[in-house]
Amino acid sequence: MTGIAERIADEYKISSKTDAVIVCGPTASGKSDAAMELCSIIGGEIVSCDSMQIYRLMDIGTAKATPEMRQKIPHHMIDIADPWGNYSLYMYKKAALAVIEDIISRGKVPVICGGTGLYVNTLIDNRQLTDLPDDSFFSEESRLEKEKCDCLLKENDIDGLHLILEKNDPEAASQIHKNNVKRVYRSLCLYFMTGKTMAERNDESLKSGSEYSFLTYCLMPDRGSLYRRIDARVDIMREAGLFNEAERVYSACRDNLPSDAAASLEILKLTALNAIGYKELIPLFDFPELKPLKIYNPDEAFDMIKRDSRQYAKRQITWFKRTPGASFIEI
RNA sequence: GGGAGAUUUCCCGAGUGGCCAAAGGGAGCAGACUGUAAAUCUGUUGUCGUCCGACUUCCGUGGUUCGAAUCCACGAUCUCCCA
Repeated sequence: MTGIAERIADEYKISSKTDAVIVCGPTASGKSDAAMELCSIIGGEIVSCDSMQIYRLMDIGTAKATPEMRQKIPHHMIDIADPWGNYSLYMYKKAALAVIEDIISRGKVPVICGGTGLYVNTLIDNRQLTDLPDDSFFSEESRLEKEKCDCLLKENDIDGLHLILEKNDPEAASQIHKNNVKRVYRSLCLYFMTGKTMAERNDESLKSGSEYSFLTYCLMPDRGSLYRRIDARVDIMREAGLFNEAERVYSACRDNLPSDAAASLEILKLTALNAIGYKELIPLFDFPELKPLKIYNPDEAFDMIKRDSRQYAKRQITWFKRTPGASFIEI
């Protein structure tokens, strides 16, 4: 693993106009270690680009940097939200940009490190997401439009919902498969909230590129060794107490949600509880009706965690192949 | 020792004479992704050829039949029941 940080550091020193370095790659590829090492060489600070490490309490399962590591190298965009709350790409982008600006102003180098491809690309392309009446996707203003969509979601089947999108935004409908309810629904919400089609929104979002220039690297590990590393890491997480951590996270969510939501399957819709390493364990704590998932004991659950992690890594690799301006480091 | 049942493509599992390269699911592989993304979704998955197609498969061997994963015989392995 050593050598990667040095190589990136060398290239960073040569390129005079780099504002920030991006190190991305699939889970368990060793990007965090490489990024930390890079930080200590070039005087950087880590800006996490991970949709799950933002949540507090979820330390082991998201492979967060330990307090000791964070003391050595400052880490940002970690532990900034509660697992029972809402978070969005918009919030991430806004906060991350502020952090990046701050790091640069202090004469340090932001080292953006993470596996959430959507977040990485949003930073690289400087996607503009500000065309909603309010900062937040969860604002009062957009809530009404969202409720409208929720009704549509309830009243229509898959085909019906897609048909509604087709009427309002035919281009979006042609690009989103009707089975992908989540994205059909979201596209519809955004159309109602912004009054703009997906094409219009996308054009606007890419109007101006980022004001920063990035040096971007993707770690691309050999598939076989990646999968072995994932399996080994899940075993380590288990040893470190992931089971108990997941139980703590789950009960914290239950305690902090309105009682009706906490007692129903609604709670399982929380983004944080859909993180790998947690969602597989929840059926062991609650919701016997989830037993058809065939998770009856911890051994089975941890096997699922390994499998889900492998599949996730594969999806990440597919995404990262198209990272704008990236150099690929085969390891 | 006697009796009943099982054996299907990587795994689970449907299939009981032609419409079967064999449903469905899982795993694998490939892909998509522009406001909750560790999510969600798509394609593909015996071999060969570009599709039509050709070829080799359903424990093994032999048989019945125009035709068998499906029927028969023997053998192998496994499960259960009576000794």
